[in-house]
Parts: sequence; structure tokens; C-alpha cells
Amino acid sequence: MCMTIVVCIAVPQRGNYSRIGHKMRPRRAGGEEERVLSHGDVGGSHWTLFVLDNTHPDSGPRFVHHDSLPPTNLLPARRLAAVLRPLLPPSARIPLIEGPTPRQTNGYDCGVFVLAVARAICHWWATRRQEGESDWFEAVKREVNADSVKAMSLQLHFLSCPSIASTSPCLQAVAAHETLVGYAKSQEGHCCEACGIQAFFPIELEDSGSTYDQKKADTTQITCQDNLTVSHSVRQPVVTVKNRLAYDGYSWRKYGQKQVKGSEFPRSYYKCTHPTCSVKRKVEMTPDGQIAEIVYNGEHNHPKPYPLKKPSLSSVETVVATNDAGLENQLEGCDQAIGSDVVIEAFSGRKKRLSRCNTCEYVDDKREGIISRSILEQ
DNA sequence: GGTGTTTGACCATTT
DNA sequence: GAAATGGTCAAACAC
Ligand SMILES: [Zn+2]
Repeated sequence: MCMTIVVCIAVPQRGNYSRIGHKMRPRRAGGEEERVLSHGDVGGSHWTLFVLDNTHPDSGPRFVHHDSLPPTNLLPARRLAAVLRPLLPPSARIPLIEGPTPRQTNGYDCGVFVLAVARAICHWWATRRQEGESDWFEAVKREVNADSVKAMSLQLHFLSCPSIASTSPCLQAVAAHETLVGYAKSQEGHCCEACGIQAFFPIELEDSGSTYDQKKADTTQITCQDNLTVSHSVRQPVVTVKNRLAYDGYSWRKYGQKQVKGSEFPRSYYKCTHPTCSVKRKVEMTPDGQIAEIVYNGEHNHPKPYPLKKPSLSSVETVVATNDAGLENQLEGCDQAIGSDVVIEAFSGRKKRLSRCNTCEYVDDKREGIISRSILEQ
């Protein structure tokens, strides 16, 4: 029995495919194994999912390509298949087929779609396959839609949000839900109130509840964010000044800037200005002031000199678990279980608005429920 | 004068 | 060992 899943490639129009071939050369015969190609193997900017499906020994293996913005990576996928074929058993010609993939409606969620489809494949492998479902295509259609991608995008943000990540696990879970509910919709788009970083989920899909079938967008002008040609009809222009989106309540001094290979934008290096603090951060920012990437290094040993301010709100009320001293200041050191009195107390006064979350379907059942588990464990 | 940014040079690490 | 690359330093500069 052999099952090989190759996941996650960012396919360039011209890439070092021979290097991929070398990496994918068999290391052992048979058995179950997974091989993962990283972005760095090929470069590129638009993420698509390339799967070697060998779950049907009778009909032979096949390549399945999932592209949320077809046919952007169709040609590179064919090239990749051509490189991989000689490395596989010389049976019949291994076909390349395009798997069903919901179409992304913005210019920056391709990576999330890859993960969402990969997750659907894993779910299919763990459950439906045993129940006789021949492939994962139906699972993708079932599980991957605008809402699930939006939720996954938020999950990913929670994992990387420096403010939330610095708290204890239980508070991360709580903050995840709180941030989800409290994503502020302002003139600047969507912004995580815990860290000030712009949220990467499609504005036009908010509260839609629609699938891509119901909401096929004209994607002729859409390419991935990395290509810098995102249609402004899809992504709202940001009118704010630089550094606003990178604002996190701490004071930073820039000490360097570099053009890093593989990055579209220059990378700026910052140090925390607190005399005893050695935290650093790297920020890659687009010319219009949006953060392309931000990486924190270290933990602050002092409170925030400039507490987070609540962004101006329009239609969405804030329920973020920050007070004027910031999230971690209010709840620091808490290792109580989710739903404990301590946590509930922290959110006192906001329970009414916590009654239901449109995205994670959380329903506030007071102290018996488990806050935000549904989204964290989706 | 204080604070923060810019930018070329330098250094350490990786390939 | 050389080249490439990422990270940091520090002088010059701006506000
Ligand atoms: Zn600090």
C-alpha cells in the first residue's frame, strides 16, 4: 500500500524544477510517506496544491492539481508533472488533472486555499475513504468555501499574532474568539485589535455565507498579492500612513533596511526602544503601507508604553479582550481553563455581544461552553 | 540637543 | 575558499 501526498508548492513560471526532481527522488521503496516541498524549493508567488494520488492501485497514480485561481499555475503544474514522472514507476503515463477548487475572490488567499484543500484531503483520508468515497473531490466541495477559508485565515493569524501568541494557551483560545468577534471594520479595512495587524480575509465575503459557486467573481484582474497586481476593486485601498498597521503599542527604532532575495518589498529591522528590552522585529511593507510580513523576535520585559487604541468603528462593535493596558496585561499569567471564572470575569460586560459569533458559530452558553473551540479545532 | 531614519559598510552564516 | 545572503552597525541626516 502506497500513499504519497505532495503538498504546497508555489509554482513559478520559470523555476528550478530539476531541483524538485532531485528532492523527490525515492528514498525508500513502498510504504506510506509524505513528502513536502517548501516554497523555497521553487520560488514563485501563487500557491497551489499539487498532489500525487496513488490511492488507486488498479487505475494507477495520477497528479491532481488544485488551483484557486485557474489557470494561473496550470502550465507550471504541467512542467512539474513532467519532472516527476520519470521518478515514478514506469507504468502507464501518469495523468495530470485539475481538481475541483473553489475560486478565491481576492488576491492574497491562495495559500489559505491550499491549506483548506489539504485539510479536506486529510479529513477524507481519515474518514470518508474508509466509507467508500473514492476520492477527496466531494470533500473539497463540502469543506472548502468562503466561510471555511475565512475562518482558517483567522486561525492562521491567531497563530502568528504577536500579542495573542505571547499569552498562555487558554488565553490564546479566548483571544482567538474575541479577536474574531472583535475584528474592527474601519475605513482602513479589517484590523486585529490585539496586534494592529491587518487581517487577511476577504472583505467582500464578510457575512456572505456564500460559496464560490454562488459568488464567482470576475477574476480577470486578480492575481496573487505577491505579484503586486491586486485589483483594487477586490482589495480596498488603505488610506492610512505607514507604520499605522504595524502599530502594536510598543515603541520601535529602525536600525536597518535590506532588500531581501525572494521578497517583493524591502525588509526593515526594528529594535524595541525600551532600555532593557532586546525584542526585535522585521517588517516587510508594501509601498502603500500595507504589511506584507512581520516577524517578531523575543519577548518584551516591560508593559506597553503606548496602550493599544481601539480603531474607529463603523458597523462592528469591538469586544476585544484588551483594556487600555493591552490584552496580555489584563490577563497575563492566567492558566485557567477556558470558560473558567477568571476568563469569564475578564469578559464581563461583553457577554451579550458574545451571544453568537457568525463565523465560528460559537453560542455563548455562559460557563458550560468552551469558548472558541469550534474554530480552533475545525 | 534629542530622537528616529537612512544607507553604505561590515560581519557571520550558508551554499 | 569564494560567493551569496541576511542581519547589524554607525555616521550622516532630518525633524
Ligand atoms: Zn520591548
